[in-house]
Amino acid sequence: MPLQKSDYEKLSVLTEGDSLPRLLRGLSTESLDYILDASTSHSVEAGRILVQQGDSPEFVFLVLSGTVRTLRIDDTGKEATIRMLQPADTCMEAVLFMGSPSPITVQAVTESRLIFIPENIVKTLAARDAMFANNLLQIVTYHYKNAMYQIEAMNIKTPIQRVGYYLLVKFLERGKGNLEFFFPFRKSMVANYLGMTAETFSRTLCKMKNIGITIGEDKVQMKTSHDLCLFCDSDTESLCAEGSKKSYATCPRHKKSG
Amino acid sequence: MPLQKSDYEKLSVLTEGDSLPRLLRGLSTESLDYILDASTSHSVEAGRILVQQGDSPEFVFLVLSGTVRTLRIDDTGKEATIRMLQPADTCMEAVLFMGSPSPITVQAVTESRLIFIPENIVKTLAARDAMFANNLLQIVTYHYKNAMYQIEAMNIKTPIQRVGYYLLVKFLERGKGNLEFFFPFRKSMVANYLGMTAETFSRTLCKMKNIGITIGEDKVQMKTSHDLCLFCDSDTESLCAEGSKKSYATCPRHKKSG
DNA sequence: AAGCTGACTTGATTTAGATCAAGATACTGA
DNA sequence: TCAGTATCTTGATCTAAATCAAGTCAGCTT
Repeated sequence: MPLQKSDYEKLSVLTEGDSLPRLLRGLSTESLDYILDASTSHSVEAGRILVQQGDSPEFVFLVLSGTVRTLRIDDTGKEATIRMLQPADTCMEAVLFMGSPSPITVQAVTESRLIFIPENIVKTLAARDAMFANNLLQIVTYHYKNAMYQIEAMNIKTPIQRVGYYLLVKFLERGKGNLEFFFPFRKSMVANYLGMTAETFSRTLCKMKNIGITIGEDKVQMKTSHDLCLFCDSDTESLCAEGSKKSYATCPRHKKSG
Repeated sequence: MPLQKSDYEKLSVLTEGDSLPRLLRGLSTESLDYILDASTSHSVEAGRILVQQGDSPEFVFLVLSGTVRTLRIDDTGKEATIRMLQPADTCMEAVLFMGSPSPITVQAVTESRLIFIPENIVKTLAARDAMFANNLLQIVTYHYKNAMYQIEAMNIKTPIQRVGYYLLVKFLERGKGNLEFFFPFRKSMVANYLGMTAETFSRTLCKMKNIGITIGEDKVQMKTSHDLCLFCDSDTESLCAEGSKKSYATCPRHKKSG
């Protein structure tokens, strides 16, 4: 069905009035209307497959509520989670421009509400609206960057480093200062995303607890804001510095070099 | 130094007169001139680092000859190869649009000749030339797709599957029918790209030999064109079909389902 | 409230692949 | 020509993480 008033409200709420999801940011009113008028919103139940590997892509999905993941499944049924989406995230933009059947499956993990943006609308607008094309480029490069991190992590990082780095990024995303933050995904899903079994993930969390970081049912608690600095690398450093100069200066990692 | 006549010749030769590298394909003469006039070409020695992780990106690189790789290095010096480039490949397009310091290092593996396209030229043209922006999107999504395969491979594939799949893709790229094809990279580099040690890679090649595929110093030989079908999956299937209907039909993998 | 179910934890065992170590091979340059 | 170096191969060992197997716990259903 067409977008409801409540969908529009969610759209602005989930970005905290700050700005629209990156896909729609900075667009002219015409472009925005062009997209939203052609889009529909849907509620889907937990576990529902939205795109099957091998399908030709028909929509870009924008998550309004719930969690969704993208994954790859091999012939034997083993799964590799590529991304885990939260509200305001989009997926399938990249796939549209790959010019081939979708290499990924999209699955709602929990009951979710989504906006479906038709494929041809996206392509048409990308061809004539530079701002939109730029948004797409930014999103895809962002995904690509994360994919590179994931590759590195699985290649050369130990489980505890992977988990630590993952938490660090989540921590920085939420804004520092909160010693407690929300952990939005099922553990077994995060484990798969990080390329390890649920068992190994569980054991790794025990080790994290020894460092002072407790991961409960759905939130992460740490003793000091530097508990995760252990897992910082030269890339994440710049994120750290962005957040607040002060915190950066007192971070044990940077102190020595300063 | 500015592009030499020989560089232009290489440009057309390496694409076999077929077309330009994807980055430059379909561009108007003005756009093409705009890029090439602002670009310079350079010869670099083996091992030379072109971009250091953490640098801000200054150029897009187009490989004219030699091989180049992109990689990530962690604090302990361990390396994870992200891509291996051959002539006509480009890199750093995605990084330009990430809006952050380069997450990757770029290194010439062998002595190479490259075209350096300045960052601002790329960004300026992307903002005003839809065709160029589209080329960029296609390239980045292509890389992203490969990154997803790489993630899947490291997550759920065994070494022999990874090697087999890698060879299969190379085989299909070269066009089928050639039971012998060129193997353009150092083995230890491919091993790293596939997320395994050189030793494991070497042992895996022994196993491949038992299946009938011999990997020599710099070329791969197989007994029949279906030796690699063993490693085909639902994605690669479509590549297989593209190549030639006939070969697709006789492929043991498709026969049964047909 | 009892019984199920699914997600997670914890422990014991196995194993694949990394690491360590020693050769083989081939290219380089004096 | 021959030492010297780099790449690759092969074998022996070790270890980290997967697998297998119980067991715990919370949330639902009836």
